[in-house]
Amino acid sequence: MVKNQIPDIVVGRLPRYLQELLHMTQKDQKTTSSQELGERLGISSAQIRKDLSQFGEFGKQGTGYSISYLIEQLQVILKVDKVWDIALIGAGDLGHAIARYQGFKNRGFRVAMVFDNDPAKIGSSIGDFVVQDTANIGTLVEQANIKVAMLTVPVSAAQEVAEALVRAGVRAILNYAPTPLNLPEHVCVQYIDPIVALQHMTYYLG
Amino acid sequence: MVKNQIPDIVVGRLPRYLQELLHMTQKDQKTTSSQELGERLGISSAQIRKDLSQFGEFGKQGTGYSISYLIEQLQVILKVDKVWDIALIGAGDLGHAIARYQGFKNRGFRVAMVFDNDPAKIGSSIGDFVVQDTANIGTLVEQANIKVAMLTVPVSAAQEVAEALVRAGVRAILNYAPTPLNLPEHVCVQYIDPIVALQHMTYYLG
DNA sequence: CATTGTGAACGGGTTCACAGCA
DNA sequence: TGCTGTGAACCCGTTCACAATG
Repeated sequence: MVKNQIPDIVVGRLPRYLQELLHMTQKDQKTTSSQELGERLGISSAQIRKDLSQFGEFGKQGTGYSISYLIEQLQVILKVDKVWDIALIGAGDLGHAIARYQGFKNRGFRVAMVFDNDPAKIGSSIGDFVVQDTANIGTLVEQANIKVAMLTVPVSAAQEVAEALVRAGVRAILNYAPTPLNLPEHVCVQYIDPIVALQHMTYYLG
Repeated sequence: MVKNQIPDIVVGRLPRYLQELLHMTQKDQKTTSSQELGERLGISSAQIRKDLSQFGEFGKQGTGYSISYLIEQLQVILKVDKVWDIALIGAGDLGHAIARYQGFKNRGFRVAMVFDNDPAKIGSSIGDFVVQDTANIGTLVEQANIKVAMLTVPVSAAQEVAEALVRAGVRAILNYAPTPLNLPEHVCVQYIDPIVALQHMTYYLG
């Protein structure tokens, strides 16, 4: 996750802007302002204007932003103006849920392959997928030119699987296993751990 | 999510420290240093020392930190030295996966109730739970004195359900629905949206 | 007249560097 | 000697406030 010019924290807010803008179009709204968008997201209008100004001038004084235009621009910036194939590793309960989730496609992603190392699961079907053997990640992921992966394996397998994915050319990993991954600089990693989020909140509870 | 003294961003790191310390005990490690912990988490040692010093003096010069003692202290700080009951709303694929997840208990949480508004699901069993009618959140959550909830409902239902939870006394909500929630100041909200995390990463992909 | 884009001011989180101590 | 705890320095993200403009 190398930073060049733009702060990583700014990049991290763009997907939320994009998401809320999509909600607006679904309600046939055509334009919005930094103030309106900010109120919905709990972010100051100045911050939104500043963030967007890092990438160009997308608004008009007096009238605000064209929602459809801003969506297009954000999709280009975030490189989701195309659909990324995802390799999903781990066909447990969570893997099942993700494999069957219908919300990826119109936001720039598509689960393309599902892997597991359990012989009982390999060859079985999940949604539209046949579960592949984790041992074949190297060849299959590389051949399919997949650059993005999601990890829903046990902690004990996470590091090893992640390394195999990187060797196969994966450059971005979303890790659901509650453990940090040690990977080369050039690989992006994000973590999703509901318990970390819950513990963050319980701190504030009387 | 009101801040008093300690920066929210510091609080957000503590669960990660706790998680990694638990990994260390599982490998029978007894002590660690800010440097070792930092290397594992990709955080500077100075930051870890500074963060911990906000809450007290837990280490010893020359030897570092007693892992078991630091775990105890962090559990108290984060209020996970007890087990919180959680209400889970939404018995879809993701709700199923969460209801059956075995990783909550030894980190301070326990799913206690599962709700859905689909008549076909109400009364059915998920793991050890009988799915309750969302309409009864008010009474059941209040009676059980539940303060923490997880939302795995469609976007269209999220705001309404969240408000019902707050009326029933819930003070912390982990929202998996890809939409922001508008709730009173005193309620903590955290969001988990894999697509936001994925789009954050694709920005950096060539 | 409403709203953007932005330089400047501000604030606060991170890093530094070292005294202090086991 | 090794490592913590911490004031001070630094850095960087946020907010402010206003000129510019459709």
